[in-house]
Amino acid sequence: MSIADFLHTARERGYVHQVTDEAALAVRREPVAGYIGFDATADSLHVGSLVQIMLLRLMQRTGNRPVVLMGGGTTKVGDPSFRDEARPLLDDAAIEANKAGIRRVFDNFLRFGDGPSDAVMLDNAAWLDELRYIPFLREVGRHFSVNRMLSMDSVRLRLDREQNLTFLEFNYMLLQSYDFLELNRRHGVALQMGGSDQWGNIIMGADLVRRMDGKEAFGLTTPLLTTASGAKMGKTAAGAVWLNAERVAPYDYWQFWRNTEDADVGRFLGLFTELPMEEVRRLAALRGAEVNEAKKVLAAEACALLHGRQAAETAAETARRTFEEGETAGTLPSYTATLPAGILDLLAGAGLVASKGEARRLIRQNGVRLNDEPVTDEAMEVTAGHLSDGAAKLSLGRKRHVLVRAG
RNA sequence: GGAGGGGUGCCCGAGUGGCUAAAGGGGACGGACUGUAAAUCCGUUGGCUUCGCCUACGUUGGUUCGAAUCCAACCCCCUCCA
Repeated sequence: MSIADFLHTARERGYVHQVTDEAALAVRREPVAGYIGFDATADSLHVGSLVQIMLLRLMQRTGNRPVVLMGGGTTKVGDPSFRDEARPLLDDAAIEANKAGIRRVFDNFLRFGDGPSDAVMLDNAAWLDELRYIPFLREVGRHFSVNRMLSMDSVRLRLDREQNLTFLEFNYMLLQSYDFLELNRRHGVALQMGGSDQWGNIIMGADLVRRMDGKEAFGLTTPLLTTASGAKMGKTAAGAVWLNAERVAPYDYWQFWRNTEDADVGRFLGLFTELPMEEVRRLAALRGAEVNEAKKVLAAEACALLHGRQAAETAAETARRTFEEGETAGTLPSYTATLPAGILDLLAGAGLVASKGEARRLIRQNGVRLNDEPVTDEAMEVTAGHLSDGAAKLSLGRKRHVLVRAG
């Protein structure tokens, strides 16, 4: 097990977009510590970060050391890369709460500890908060060419579109590069990974380590993930697909993967499961309705990684009974309401719609069913008489179901 | 600090006194067709106590029977000048 195994597998499974000097990295015999930075802008991560998370997991599985760098310090600045507007700045308490939530996500994927391939979580606030401006400019700033920074895609895009870029944000590049330097000095981190939009920041960091300390430092980026139809990964009707069960129930997470487009199944199996590649290739070769088998495997494996095998199996069984048997599975997500209640209130309360106006519209469009019977009356009252086995199935569209229970 | 341009719904973007809850596109959602897929077609897309009322075109005031549209002040963005 070595970094060469990591690189080989990462490439084979589709994680690699670009690498710096792969040959020089691959010859290392000892475990390599590699890091990925995550913003602390929310209290959880969503599917958009999953490629990064899986990559760190692969580091660990191949005997290397994954380092999760929380951007506690940089979150106070805001990464402007490929964004139109400055992000809101968060205060320290909010950042701490976010870090704790993100840590819980990582606990599902990585083993943390002190061993050679145990993961560690660090916060760049540890060195950024105490940074002194003049020494920083003299020691670090001199290695950065403004000419070069202005020519980088992330900056040029913003300038070309005539969108304001503050000096605070412009500094993000320097700070991210400096992170790499500090991580290399403090923890021997020799590799930085990230999404392809981070390439510029990553190579600048690797350059900085080389220039200031004469050490080798490497970068690797993952391809930008969009669905085959070009949409951004991880957005659904209900919003972002979060990786904590409170925000997105295991059943809904399973459904998210189950609804993958045909053209994406093979790629996603490589990236989001740990099935042997020969199995991935076999599943990816399925055609027509058989692709659904591959999608179920994808859903099962991806769900099990995050929520555990048991939850994944329950979700699969719930889905099977709901979609294949057409029955009402008691394990569907449920919503407790005081009956009798108006149908509009139930739809809104269960989170199926954002407003009662939307609920009315959907009823007019034949999109709402109660116990599989289309609802045609906006003023309908749902009573205890609608319950069987203590629950009534409220459906929106063909796919979204919630069990309504009296409480 | 000066001159000019601009801030419209989830996003882009039209609109320059009433016909505007605001064209068009994107996205999203519902329906049809399917395989819980894609593509395609049809429909919807501010809120509510929904045949009506309320809130909305950077903010606050004003003109007017009536304003996203006119006026004033302020805030923010862009370009050029200092």
